[in-house]
Order: sequence, then C-alpha cells, then structure tokens
Amino acid sequence: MAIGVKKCPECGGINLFLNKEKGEVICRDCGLVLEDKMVDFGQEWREFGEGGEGEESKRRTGAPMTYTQYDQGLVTKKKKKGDLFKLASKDRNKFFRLRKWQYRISTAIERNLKLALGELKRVSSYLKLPKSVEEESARIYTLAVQRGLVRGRSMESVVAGALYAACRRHEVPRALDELSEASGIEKKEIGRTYRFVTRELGITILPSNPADYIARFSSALKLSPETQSKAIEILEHAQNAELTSGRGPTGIAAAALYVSALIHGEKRTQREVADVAGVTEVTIRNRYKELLDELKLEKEIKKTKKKKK
DNA sequence: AAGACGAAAGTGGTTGA
DNA sequence: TCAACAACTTTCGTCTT
Repeated sequence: MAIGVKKCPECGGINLFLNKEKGEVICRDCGLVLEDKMVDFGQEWREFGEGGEGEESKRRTGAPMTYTQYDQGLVTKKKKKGDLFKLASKDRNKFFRLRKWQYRISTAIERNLKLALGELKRVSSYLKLPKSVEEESARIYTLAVQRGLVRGRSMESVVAGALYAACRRHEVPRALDELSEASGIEKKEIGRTYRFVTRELGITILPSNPADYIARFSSALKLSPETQSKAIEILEHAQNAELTSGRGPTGIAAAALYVSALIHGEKRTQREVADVAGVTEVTIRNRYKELLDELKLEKEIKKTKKKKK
C-alpha cells in the first residue's frame, strides 16, 4: 500500500510502503525503515532452549532432536539420551551429563549463528536491504539451523537462501542474480537451498509481483514519479490481460517501465532498461510487444511524439 | 552511427510420463 | 529418470531515426 503524502527523510523518495502485517514503513529507494515493530527474533530460540527437556515424547521434531542433528558427532549421544530420560529421576549423574550436552550443543549453535549472522549482515548491507528484511532472514536462518537444515549445505548458501526468502516476503524483491553477486554463491545453489529451506520450514511465499521491482528500476533510471505510477498502472492492466503469469517478473516490470517512459517522453533505450532490470533487450521487446498488442497503448505513445514535434 | 526489431539457435529449469 | 517444453538469452542481420 503506497503512502503518497509522506516523504522519506533519508533520501526524499516517495516510495514509502506500509506493510500492515508487520507494522512497518519501508522506503523502497534507500531501504530506510521508518517504523519497525518487528518481533525480536531472539525470543524464538530461547523458547527452543527452554522447552526442550520435558517434551521429548511429545514432539519428534522438537528442539532437542534438531540440536543433535546439527553435528554428526552428537548423534550417538542422542540415542543414549532416550535411555537417559527413563532413568533421569533415578540417576542424577546421567541427568547432569545430559544437561552438559545440551549446553555444549547450544553453544555450538550459537557459534554457528554468530558466524552466519555476520555473513548475513555483510551481504545484506551490500544489497542495501532494509533492516526488517535482515532480521527476518536472521530468523529464518536461526530456524534452519535449529532444524538441522544446514547440514550438507554451506553456511553461506543457507544465509543467501534465507535472505532471498525474506526479501520475497517483504516485497522488496532482489533477483537471484543480485544475491548471487553479493554472496558469491551460485544462482542455482541459492535457489535450491531457498526452496528447500522454505519447504522444510513451511514458509509461504507469495509469487513475486512485478510491481515490486518498479520502484527500484525506476529510481535507477532516474525516471519521474509520474512515469513510475504509469508503469504500475500498465502492470495492472497487463495482469488483468493475463500477460504476467509464467513470465519472469523482472522482464515484465522492465517492459512496463520502458513503455511508460516512452509515453511520458522520458525515453530510455532498451539497453539501459535491460541493464538495470537484469534482462536482455530481446525480453523487453517481447514483453513490450505483448503490452502494445493487448493494451492499445500505441495511441498514447503517438500522442507524446506529436507533442514533442 | 546508434538504436530498434526480429529470426534462429542455444541454455537452464520445470513438468509429466 | 528422461524427454518434451516454455521462458529467456545470445547472436546476428536488417531496418529506422
């Protein structure tokens, strides 16, 4: 939901977005978070740490199990742990040993987290992501670690996957290419872990909306706000005409922006638009053609041409 | 000369048997 | 697991401004 009145105090941009669900306002130009009421994720893993002991029988995938999955060497201890629980009331030594293990395991996780969150922060600041996204991805990563999803994958790739997921959820999409460039992880690797992690954690991802890209592309091309809103309008028509499903959202966004720029006499070459959108001219041309066919925009373009003459 | 356009062949990922 | 398939890219030649 756009907020037309306010301006971003940081960059003066008008692309302020209110995310009602999260209760925050984000500037899409510079990533500044004006109001951030995100829940502190720290609470989540404390919950795991405390609840672990008594509920062994209740949850198969509860915290203690996943803690043990974190490290291969600890798996054997897990077996013993089952026995220990039966004896716990009788045998205090074993009980304390159990405590000791839990302590060690949780510090191992914390160490890993510390490392990973550093990496996450680095990538995040490289991409100039809002803080809310950073925290969201940190939460996702923490969950992933607790579930033992990192095993068999590099820490960095899971970080990248978590970031990608968080971006999508916050409607501040970054293309896989950008994540890839920032993190040094291959595109398909990020995609794989992203899919894996979101599936395992049951995170629902809304299909990314081309309109979410408009603001960023538009400011990269230094286009006027009018052009930008026109582009979004075009996008809406395109979606009604079912031109958007199955296509890459960046390509559609780029084409809409290109057309919109033509209409407002702020012509950019296909090359320029293609570069900031991370697609080729050909893709823009194809989408552009579809837009013209479907939305009878030729007239508007001709109008502005005549005006210029 | 640069940009726009289109055709043809190639690439990586998804889907369905 | 493999082949068909759609979207997208690369490359290149031609047309337009």
